Amino acid sequence: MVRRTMSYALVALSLPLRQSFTYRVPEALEAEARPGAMVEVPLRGRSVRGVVLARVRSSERADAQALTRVLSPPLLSPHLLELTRWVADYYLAPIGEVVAAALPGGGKGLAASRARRGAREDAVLRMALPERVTLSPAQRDAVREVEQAVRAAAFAPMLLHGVTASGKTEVYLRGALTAREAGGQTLVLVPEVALASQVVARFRQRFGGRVGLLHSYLGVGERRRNWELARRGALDVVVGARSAVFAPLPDLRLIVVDEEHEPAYKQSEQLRYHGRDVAVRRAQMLGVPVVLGSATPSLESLANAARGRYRHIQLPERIDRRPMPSVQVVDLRREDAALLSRPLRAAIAARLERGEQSLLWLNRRGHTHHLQCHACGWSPACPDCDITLTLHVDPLALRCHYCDHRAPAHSRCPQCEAGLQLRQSGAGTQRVERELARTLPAARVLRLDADISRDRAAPADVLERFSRGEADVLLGTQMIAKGLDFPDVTLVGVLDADVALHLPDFRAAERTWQLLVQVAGRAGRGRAPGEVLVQTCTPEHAAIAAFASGDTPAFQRQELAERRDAEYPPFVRLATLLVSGTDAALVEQAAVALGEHTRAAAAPLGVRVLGPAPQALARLRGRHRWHLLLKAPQARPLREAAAAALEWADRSRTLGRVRVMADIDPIEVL
DNA sequence: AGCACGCCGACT
DNA sequence: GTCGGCGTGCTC
Repeated sequence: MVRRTMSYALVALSLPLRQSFTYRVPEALEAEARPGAMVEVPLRGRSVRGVVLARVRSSERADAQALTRVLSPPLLSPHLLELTRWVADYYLAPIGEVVAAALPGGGKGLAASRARRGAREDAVLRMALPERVTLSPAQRDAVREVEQAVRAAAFAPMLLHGVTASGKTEVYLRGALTAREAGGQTLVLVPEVALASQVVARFRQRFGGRVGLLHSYLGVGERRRNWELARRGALDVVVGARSAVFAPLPDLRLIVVDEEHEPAYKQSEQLRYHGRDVAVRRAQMLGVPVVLGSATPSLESLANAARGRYRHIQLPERIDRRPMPSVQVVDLRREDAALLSRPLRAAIAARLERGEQSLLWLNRRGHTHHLQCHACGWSPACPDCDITLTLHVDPLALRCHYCDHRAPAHSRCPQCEAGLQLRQSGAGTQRVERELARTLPAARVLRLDADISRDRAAPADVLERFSRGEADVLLGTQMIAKGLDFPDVTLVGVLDADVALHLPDFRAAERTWQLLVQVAGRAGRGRAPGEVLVQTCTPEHAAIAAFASGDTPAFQRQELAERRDAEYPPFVRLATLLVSGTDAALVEQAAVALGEHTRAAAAPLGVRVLGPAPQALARLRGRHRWHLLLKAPQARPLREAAAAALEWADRSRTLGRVRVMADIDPIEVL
């Protein structure tokens, strides 16, 4: 092939392709078309936008066309270009999509971005803020370590392992102040937007206005403005969710990843990158410290700490010597009321008398998880997804929790002769709300779940009313499990600790334990001590027993031993290949073919391939889903095997109308 | 992702 | 006889 010597630009286009495009740079644009600049290029006769990744002197592409215009000066620094390149390579993701994620507005104009639902941030912002600045001894040690690391200006990963209400945020703040003294900035990642505004409020107390928020729920204008301020060095601190890991900061000196164990850091669709892991990589590239904070660190981070790769800093006590809440386990097998057991009702009633508040947590929305006919076993199911429909009231309907398909609610079985009343199993928040009204009519109850959040302003309103003491009980799902700080809450009731326990995922026990510790952490944050009451049918399960006894190290040892035996992280690295399509037979056939080829390619790399098998949710939104699981001791061969599989799938004609995706370091293996 | 090219049903 | 259905293939 002819090798042309001229001036070329490698350009990332917003296409779902894991490759860049080569364009010739006309002489007039030589100076302007620098790496990081946004450019306009011809593609198939039309004109599209892209970002220059690099300039090269020669290209083997004879068909390279000239780029037409330079639309902006460099938006991404060489460092951010290097980071996006790393993310695209490591996660086998389309470079254009990664670049789009690194631009404000998710690269609107470069890539299509979808509108998202509102958050609960406003209420949290208006909540009481602690004004305390005296440090506990453990905090003082932690602060010293972080400050030293910031001054040393070298890569230093640290695991800040502090119980709930131990004052981790104060440690982040001191680190950020040190970074500012040196003229640099701090990036603070939080797992979800709702927590971001709370953290922002804390930082603004100390930093004033030079604190910016970056996340996808902000309006395009505000996000662009904050992004621009950050890039010019006009902000000392940027707080944001996952995609803020790409925030442009000219002299970044400290990265903080709060609640590092949270699965929300791993994007589960489209671009599957892990915000925490990218943050660590960014810190390494820049040569700066990174603090991973959590009350319930992931086993991966604990393993890194044990191996000496991360410095392990502990905050074993709550601030102001406040006691950890006491824990009581209620064995539902011995109770007649499975929803609100007698001890739980008594505990709530006691709070009502004392004018204290209770938080009730149930990881399931709706009224009834599913209906089933006693006679023939029939259950109403979603026509597009392989799951049963959940019964909702107000308005009364059966709904799919994956695709939101709706159907009229049956009361009698339409399938069999008997036409029996359908049996209800698995209570959701709506049913608990009704049950509370019946058994504790004096209690003023507020509910907060995804159904309430459909209205953008509603969550903020609910939280604010609860914080003003307008209700005695806050009943909710995930949304109330973490981060919230209500000093008058002295009781946390976990209505069903078993919901997440039996998922067919190797992290189910770890996840359950983490959720219990986190939700328990909402109790007793004020002057009065807290109590946690856990309802379960399996009090003997390791995750629940460990939570009840508070013996965290024992749980982690046992969990690690099981992971070692079963060959799961942190002892091996994982990747999955996801095969999906609308034609069941075609998907299966493609998965089998992909399995054969992947196995052949993986064997010499020392990578084991399991499957293919249908995913636990074998059909979602009308698409049939299969997967392959790849395991290897090291990340590199694993990625090579996954990359080879994807390339084969790209080339393969037999795959036809089937989509193949890779998930590196998957957070769920269902 | 778009957008064109390409072979099979109901219309002026 | 055409208009158009969306299956499939490619984009520097």
